[in-house]
Amino acid sequence: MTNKQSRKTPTPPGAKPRLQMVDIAKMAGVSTATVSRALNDSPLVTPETRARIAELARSMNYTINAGAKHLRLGQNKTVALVLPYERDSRQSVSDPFFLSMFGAIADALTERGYDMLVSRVDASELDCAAQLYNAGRAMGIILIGQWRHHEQLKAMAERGVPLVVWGAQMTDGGYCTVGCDNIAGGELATEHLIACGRRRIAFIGDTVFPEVAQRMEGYRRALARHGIVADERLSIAASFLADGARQAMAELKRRQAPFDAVFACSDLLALTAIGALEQQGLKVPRDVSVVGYDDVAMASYFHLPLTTVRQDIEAGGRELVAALIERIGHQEPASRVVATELVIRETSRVPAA
Amino acid sequence: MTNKQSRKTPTPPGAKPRLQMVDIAKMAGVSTATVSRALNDSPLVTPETRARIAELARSMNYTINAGAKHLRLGQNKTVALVLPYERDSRQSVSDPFFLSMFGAIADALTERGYDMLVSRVDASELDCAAQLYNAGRAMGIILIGQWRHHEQLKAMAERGVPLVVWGAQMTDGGYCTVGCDNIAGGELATEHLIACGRRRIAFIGDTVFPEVAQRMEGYRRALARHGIVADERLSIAASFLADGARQAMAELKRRQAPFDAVFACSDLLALTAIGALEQQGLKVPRDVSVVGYDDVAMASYFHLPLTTVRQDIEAGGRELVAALIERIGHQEPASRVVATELVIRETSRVPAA
DNA sequence: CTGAAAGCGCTAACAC
DNA sequence: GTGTTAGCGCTTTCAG
Repeated sequence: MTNKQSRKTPTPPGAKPRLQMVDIAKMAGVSTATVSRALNDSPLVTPETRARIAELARSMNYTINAGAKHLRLGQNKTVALVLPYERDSRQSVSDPFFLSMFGAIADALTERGYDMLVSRVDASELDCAAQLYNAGRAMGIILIGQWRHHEQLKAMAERGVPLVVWGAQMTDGGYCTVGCDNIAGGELATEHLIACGRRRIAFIGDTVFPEVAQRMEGYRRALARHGIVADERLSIAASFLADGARQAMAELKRRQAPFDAVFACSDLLALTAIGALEQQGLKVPRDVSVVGYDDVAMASYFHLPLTTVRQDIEAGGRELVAALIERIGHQEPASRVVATELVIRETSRVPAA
Repeated sequence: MTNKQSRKTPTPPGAKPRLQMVDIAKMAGVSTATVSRALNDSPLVTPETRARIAELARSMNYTINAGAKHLRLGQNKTVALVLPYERDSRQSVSDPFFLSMFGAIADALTERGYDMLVSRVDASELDCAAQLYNAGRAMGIILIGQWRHHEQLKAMAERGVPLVVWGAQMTDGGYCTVGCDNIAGGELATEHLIACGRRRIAFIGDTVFPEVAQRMEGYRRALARHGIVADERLSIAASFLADGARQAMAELKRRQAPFDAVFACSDLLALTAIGALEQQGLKVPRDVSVVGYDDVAMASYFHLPLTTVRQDIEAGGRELVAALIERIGHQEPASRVVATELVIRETSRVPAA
């Protein structure tokens, strides 16, 4: 019996064969060309046919096969979002900041009709990210965080991979970045702490990350502007991991360098630093003022609302997507800077005189 | 001049034409068939040819075009991860729990060689998720949270869409779920609170979500077991949004029903509830014991480490992926339950007598 | 062991 | 307006 089931791919038992355009065409009594045109809103088909076919397709739960369409069109509307992680600790994503950024990018992409393919790649093998492009899986790549791999990213971009990176704008360019003005952010936080009457301000963050290095630069400039000499002992390289702050606070205590404020390079760091401080019997903000970075949702809900440097993540997501789409259209998008603003809450309240 | 640039698609200016298999074939002086075989580790090519072609491909940054391959093979190794959101508040993702689950799924998928396509869809139009399957973009769908849309999910699964859902196992089945035993979780939390000497335990969480309804069921059972009558005024429907807990605490105060403990259906809720409680002048855990749900990373770093019901998210991600892959292979995977355990920290410390 | 050729599901000339 | 047809880049029989 030559029933209609005679597809080439031997339909596995118990699996409904997937509907194709020919099927719809047959049912509608037209050719596939017409179905294609109708489903793509071509003005070449009569409105009635279009409506009839659209209705038929919907009722049959038929959707044009995206893969075939893309192959034919030579372009697919998907972009890859790459989240690098450090090999030893998969934690890169544990920071709520990532999640917000992720959501912002997802929304911006959806809005423009793009699909989002998400990959986590080992930060030491960032080149793998390029394969997503080479294999035609994605038209371009958004990468969150440049980590310590500036050179690799530069090389990728030079090879022609459409790439946009969330991170610090590097002086030697090479690829398009979107990020906050980290120097300004560092200055903002430090100036505020100084205005609170603090002089011995600890800096927590790992400067191998360009963003952090720039925030520290801002911190230095602000101190210098007020004639305060930066005490090297007050700078602690803490990883972004949650435990980083705890260790940093312990280290700070060990160094016996007195301090009256902490500028942490992420809210997560700041929040856990406060916990550690309180365990040491120090009172925030009475004994120590604390400023964080990011303004994650949790920051304001904390029992002691956190003073922090807010990054406009929504805008960041939008700009990343906009820049990448420009790049896909073979333009050379300029790097962009999104707004940074200081949000003053409780953790830096000036001690009652 | 008929140079080799003569591709059909008019290469836009400034864009390097993408390498194809023919290009590699020409360079290697073989046919595309051989290149294909070499790159797919077919035993039909001599090891030397294979090595030579593999090396050539790598040096040219060539990767087999995934779309074409999938079209030809009639199967693509990608699964869609769908994150529903409520229309009014895009916040669904602001809960760190999502992020952890997301990471766990990403890792499990990567490990098995699958790509992950992520989509946020309006929770009221969950059917859109099926299109990802119908359009052949993904071989199956993982959905996080069934929200209030059990029926729609059931219908989708019945239409043959390979679907696995993180959520509560429903008695009427219909689709495969992976989730914790929420009733047991609710019991665990409540029993612990009772063991702490608490009798008037408030429940915070919106029972339109099946998971929450089941946790409440566990809460009720535990109370009943100890002969405690549940005071209806102590149950507050709070949304998962961060502000939900704040409102819930205000409502609780308004109802003037005395309480000595709070069981919140997420850590985010618990953390913000504690903040609200402290603002009302109540001391945790002295006046009120608090238990959360999820054991998100932040929970233990909070200034008052949170007692909470831990869900094994890593295992959850692995199971979701395993179940979906079974389903893609045309089996009927059974719903699974992952481990739930109570983590006792500070917020429920028994008051010093 | 390797090459030639057919075709995966779709779109866009080009005919009618 | 609609149908016919030739590929998009790949894999895989089938010949050699």
